[in-house]
Amino acid sequence: MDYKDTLLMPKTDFPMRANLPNKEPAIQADWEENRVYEKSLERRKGRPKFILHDGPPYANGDIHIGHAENKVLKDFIVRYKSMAGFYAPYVPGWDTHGLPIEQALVKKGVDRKKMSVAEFRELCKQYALEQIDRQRAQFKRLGVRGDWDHPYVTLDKKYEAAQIRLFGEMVKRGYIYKDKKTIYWSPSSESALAEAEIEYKDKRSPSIYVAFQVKDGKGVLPSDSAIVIWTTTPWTIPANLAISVHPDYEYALVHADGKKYVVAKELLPALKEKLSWQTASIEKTFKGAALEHVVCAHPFYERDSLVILGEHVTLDAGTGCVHTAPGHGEDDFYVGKKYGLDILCPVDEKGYMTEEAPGFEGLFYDDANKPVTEKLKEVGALLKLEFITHSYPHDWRTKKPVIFRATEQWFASIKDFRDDLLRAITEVKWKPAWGETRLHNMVRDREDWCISRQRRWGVPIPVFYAEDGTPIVTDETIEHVANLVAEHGSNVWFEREAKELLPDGFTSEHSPNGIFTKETDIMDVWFDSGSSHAAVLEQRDDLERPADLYLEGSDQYRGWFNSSLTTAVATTGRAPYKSVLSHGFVLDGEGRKMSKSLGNVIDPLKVMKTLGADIIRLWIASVDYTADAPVSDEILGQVAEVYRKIRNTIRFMLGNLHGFDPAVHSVAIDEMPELDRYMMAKLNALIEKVRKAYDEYEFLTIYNAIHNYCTTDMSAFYLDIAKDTLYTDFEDSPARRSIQTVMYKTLVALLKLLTPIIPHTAEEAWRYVPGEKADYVQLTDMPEPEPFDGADALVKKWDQVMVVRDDVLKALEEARNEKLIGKSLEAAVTLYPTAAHCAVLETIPDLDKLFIVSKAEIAGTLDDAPANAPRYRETAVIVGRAEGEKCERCWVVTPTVGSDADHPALCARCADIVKKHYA
RNA sequence: GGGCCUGUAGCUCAGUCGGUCAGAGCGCACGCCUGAUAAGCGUGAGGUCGGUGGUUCGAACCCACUCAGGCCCA
Repeated sequence: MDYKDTLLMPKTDFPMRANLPNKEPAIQADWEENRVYEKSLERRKGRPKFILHDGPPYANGDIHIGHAENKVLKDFIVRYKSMAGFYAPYVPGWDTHGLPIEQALVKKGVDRKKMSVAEFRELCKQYALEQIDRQRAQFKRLGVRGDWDHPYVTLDKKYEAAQIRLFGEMVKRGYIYKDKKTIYWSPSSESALAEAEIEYKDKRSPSIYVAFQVKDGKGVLPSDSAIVIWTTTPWTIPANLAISVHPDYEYALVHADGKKYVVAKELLPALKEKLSWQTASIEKTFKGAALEHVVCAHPFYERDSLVILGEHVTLDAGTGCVHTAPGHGEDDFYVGKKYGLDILCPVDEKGYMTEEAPGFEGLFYDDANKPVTEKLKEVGALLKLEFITHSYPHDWRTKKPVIFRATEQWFASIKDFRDDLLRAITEVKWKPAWGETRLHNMVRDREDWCISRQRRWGVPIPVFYAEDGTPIVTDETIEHVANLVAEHGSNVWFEREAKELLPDGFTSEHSPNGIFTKETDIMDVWFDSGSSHAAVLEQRDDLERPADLYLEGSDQYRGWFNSSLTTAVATTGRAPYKSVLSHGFVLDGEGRKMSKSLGNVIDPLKVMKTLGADIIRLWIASVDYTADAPVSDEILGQVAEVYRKIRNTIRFMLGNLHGFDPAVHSVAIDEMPELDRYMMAKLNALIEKVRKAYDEYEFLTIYNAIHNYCTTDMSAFYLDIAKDTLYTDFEDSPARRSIQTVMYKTLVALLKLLTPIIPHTAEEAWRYVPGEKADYVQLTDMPEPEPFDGADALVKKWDQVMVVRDDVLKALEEARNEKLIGKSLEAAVTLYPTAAHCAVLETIPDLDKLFIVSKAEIAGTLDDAPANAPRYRETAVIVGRAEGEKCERCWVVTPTVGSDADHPALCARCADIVKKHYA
């Protein structure tokens, strides 16, 4: 007879090759069809909630690997919490307003000027919704579980209404005010521009050096000296209010051709040449800080120009003394505000000089350069005029130069509740811990928040103006507008006249004629997403504020963590989150950022088509996500290898559970052989370790622990040893059933522990697990350790055995190298362990099976070992060829082969089994 | 320029309060097996712990500086 037919070989239909790219979509379709997300909530009804509030990605473009990292990390957590007993809803969101969408439409050829604002906004909305559909499909393809049919979207009417109410609340508390701010302004398109709408091009400009006569030298400068500035925008001289110097730079009072000038000492040689000074001797030098509050005279207006200190001053060019016009430059604006200067801006929205620039009013700003320069020459302040070509910001659409211009903006006053913000930060749990420092520093140093944008695609700032220009925002108007928006969407603001947006019969003492206008600015999109705690957490019955967790990339300390905290603290006094977790960015294999030009971009959509979502997910578990995570084809390949190892281990266990019914065949732990109990103890330790890691969001620990368990503990050790019993023993033998019990429990635990990370594979394998079980592994509970008496002692004991085993393996390898044996079953080993190990080993039956050799015996302690016996770490081991013949059935080499006349090719054990069970 | 962070074997990561080897898995090399087979097993070779200089009896772990990289500002 063919004895192979009497072996119980592994049998399973769970395929070795995963074929994830093809299989995953089907698995996902099944989840959707069977409403698995909804079921995961139903089975946790009434349990404690765990709310992970989704930070909304911007609805534009396909997802990249960073999106994948973010969403998958969230999915790990939500799936784990759900299986760990929490009611854990996940409501994904999208950020849908803002400039990039406007730009995307323009790129597609939409001409904003050919339609009404409301029409343009409608196109923006349609575009955003299309983008959501695309991204939603891509996120779902990653296996992210959540309420995809009911996401929150910032353009949603109800969301917008809640945002408007939140704004109203901040107004009510006095946190919103109007002030001037300097912004990019394009005279050619008569509009404000964002940074993204600027492109730098070369421009030819006048370059002038101007002397500002000192009026009050504060004892540092003589009254007959002058400070020299340099500028390429002479038209801003009428707006000059100050001269900035760097506090730390060295400045010099110079005698040049009979006059006294102040310039940065370092730049003097260059200036001497530039200004054609014949002589230039330094009278004295001083730090810039000494010049603070020196007063100069404006060259041609009856006005002071104050010397102030600014860190923005550089020595790259010019004189080290910077002409400062707070209405016409960003640095100028901030430093001017610091010194309480006016934000003077004598240029109108078309780019023409106003009457605030006497002598130049009515001139286009660029045409004022010449007369201003002439005027400077006339008063003797002009030291030099030439023309240079330099890089200058231009309007990306009209290609014309842009200017800085101070305009009225709405602000949220951070300083009024900064202390509350800082206190709220201390009440949040931050991971990593440095997140707290990072946000604290940011909030501490941050300026007031400019929340207005001169844009179209966004939530309107719900403010009305009376006839005399007085802004009108009251509880009544906010509530009225919010209700209109809730009903019609924020487009109503652009479709209707102010009067139609005000409550019926609204009056104001500032509008005697009953005429009102409305604000046309919209809110900064950070105000949109920063309102989600009010618009989503507070609105949905399932959710609650504060959320348990916000989890985003570390760029969001400046972004969403910040804006959410700001609006929440301003209106409720509390942070909107109990804890914040941040992840880093995805970099290439060299640790550099990904860019198309470097060609090092890993596209998750492509990876899902080649390797599968579970590989991406496993990769995310394999890196320290709190720092930047490297990814490359090589790294993904490595992860795919790990995946295969895990998958094969699962497959092997499934195969050997063929014919095993846990309800019928399970063996109680206290009835198991020691080795099996040892494995149960190790499994308990694994479960404990992994669950603790999940609780602390340390997925890398899980990855390593599970991988090591599959590789070292299972595949290379236990499963290898178990094969003999599993294959050759009779089906219902207690030893075999015990091993199967261990494998069953291990398999179930592993699959559950793996479910949050590789849900597709876990679900696929789950279908092959024998016995009664839930339809979906994700609808089960996380495994708990099953402690039993003596487990700790057992582990301690067997850890020692493992040391001896290592020695035996080394001895076998040496014998193999000497061609004494091939496979280990050809060997017989004689051991001389240390006395301590000896005592341990003598209590262990079947040492031969443990070492997978045909014979193993303890011949004495280390002291008894013959001189020629090779010594290893703890044991001397002599390896010889096993005596006897190779059993045709179990391949053990033993003298008992042939002892049964009916089965001359079998060993005694096999002959017995075959006779009894395969007759 | 500022705030925060990262830098340990080819790769991904461990290295608790500074003091026994600087470890794991993968990959690699070599070998075994062919009854987990586009599998499985074993052994082995790989590291100036980014660099420099300090503190200390002693530092991958502490300090300073520096290089490289990342996020956010300016």
